[in-house]
Amino acid sequence: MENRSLLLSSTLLEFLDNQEDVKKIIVPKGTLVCQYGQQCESLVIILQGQVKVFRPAASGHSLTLYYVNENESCILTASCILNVMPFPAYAETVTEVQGLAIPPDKVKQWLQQEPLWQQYIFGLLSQRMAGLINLVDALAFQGLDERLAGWLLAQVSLEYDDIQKQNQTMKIKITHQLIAEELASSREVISRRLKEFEQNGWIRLGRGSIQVVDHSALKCLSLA
Amino acid sequence: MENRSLLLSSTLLEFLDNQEDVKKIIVPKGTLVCQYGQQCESLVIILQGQVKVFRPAASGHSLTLYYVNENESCILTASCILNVMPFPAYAETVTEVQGLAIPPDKVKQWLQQEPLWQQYIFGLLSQRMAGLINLVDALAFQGLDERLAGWLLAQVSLEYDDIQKQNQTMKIKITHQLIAEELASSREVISRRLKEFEQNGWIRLGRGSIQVVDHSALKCLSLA
DNA sequence: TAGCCTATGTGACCCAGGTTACATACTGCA
DNA sequence: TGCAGTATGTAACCTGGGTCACATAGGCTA
Repeated sequence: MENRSLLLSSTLLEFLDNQEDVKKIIVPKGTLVCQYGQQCESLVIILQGQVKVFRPAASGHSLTLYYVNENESCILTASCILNVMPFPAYAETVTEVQGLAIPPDKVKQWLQQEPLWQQYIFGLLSQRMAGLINLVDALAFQGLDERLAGWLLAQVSLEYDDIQKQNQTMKIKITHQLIAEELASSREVISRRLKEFEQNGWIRLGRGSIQVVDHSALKCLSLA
Repeated sequence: MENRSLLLSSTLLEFLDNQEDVKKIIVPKGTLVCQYGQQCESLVIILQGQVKVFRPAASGHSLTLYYVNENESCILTASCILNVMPFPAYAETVTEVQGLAIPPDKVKQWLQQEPLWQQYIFGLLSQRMAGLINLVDALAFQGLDERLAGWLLAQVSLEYDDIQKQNQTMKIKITHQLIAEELASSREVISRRLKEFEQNGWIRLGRGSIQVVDHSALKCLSLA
């Protein structure tokens, strides 16, 4: 979260740039990159854009497991590659994505030869692991309002990593429907909670957008 | 799950046995091995016994994340060691545990020098990852009855890995209270569900024990 | 065999959140 | 300007599961 960029040092990036097996790829927005049960053919490091990893259910609901952001790569893919196991979820590009595709044998080879690479992969693995445990915790113990508050804050901090900006607008462009899909809930329920938040003066609602007004109130709730 | 023992090959075990930095340790039953936020001092591979990794909540409820069984090691500890991040849960010995304690620098060193070791560690990591994703899925989308059925089956397959035995008794020694703690539920609710299962003829209840009678019916429910 | 402790059974109740079924809004475009 | 499509509001209702408050019922020990 805080120093994400540290994971992919410029040194490592240079190293990758000089490998001829590494290919630059561009994937359009909305592409289903990995499917459930699929074998992964390469590990992609995202240079620009965002990928959502999620798990749909028979009921039609869906739950976002995590996002893969710039300088990260999908750790499930890494697991798949290293252990030849099927991918246990779905991954879809949220925006257009530019990335580096690394073939499986290189992924393995570098793990033994390149300390920086090893550090990068393990760093990602444990970040994801911690993220998943937090998700488990949220699902098991938190109410929807807390999860929603947390989600709003996460969006804000993703788009406005600059603290200066946070004190200004902090408008998120999203529909209630999409939030519901993120949190494995339903639209009506999300609408209700958001309305509550607005009445508390914590946020301001617009059509297709949410403005976070009282950052700290949300934080307080999300930690409850 | 299926071929757990393959992960820790006898070759790797021999290798570990010959390292002088690896110490055999014995920990009594009921010891809190890792605490939330703690830094881990060594990676322990379990030779005999079982460790439970769980996450308690403010409400008093608790949720088991996974068990560390024989030949496995706590992967969170591995993450902690490799990234010097705090341990995000609690771990407690369920039985007396005999294990091999491996110092952090060796863990790292071998990752670069010993392909078997690397394979072992990555295998564990991705197994856990998949396990956590399944847990997330269960929490988000399954009802308590399904989760309970799944839990019962998991117990059975742990203790009776021999298929022959499965066709016989399959008695689990456990109290409803403990199950509730495993699943982040409460005793009364678990009792109710179990009673239902018994009335369906799927299990037989005793004081402090549960006998699985209709294995396939439970499986059917747990997959629903 | 009388307590006593632990484990289980059960009914009444409550509440978060999902579901259904609409009613409004915006917004873009013909 | 009016219509269609999308986003939101909201009320009534249902259900799973948690909580409370007990009643029993095994099993162990004095």
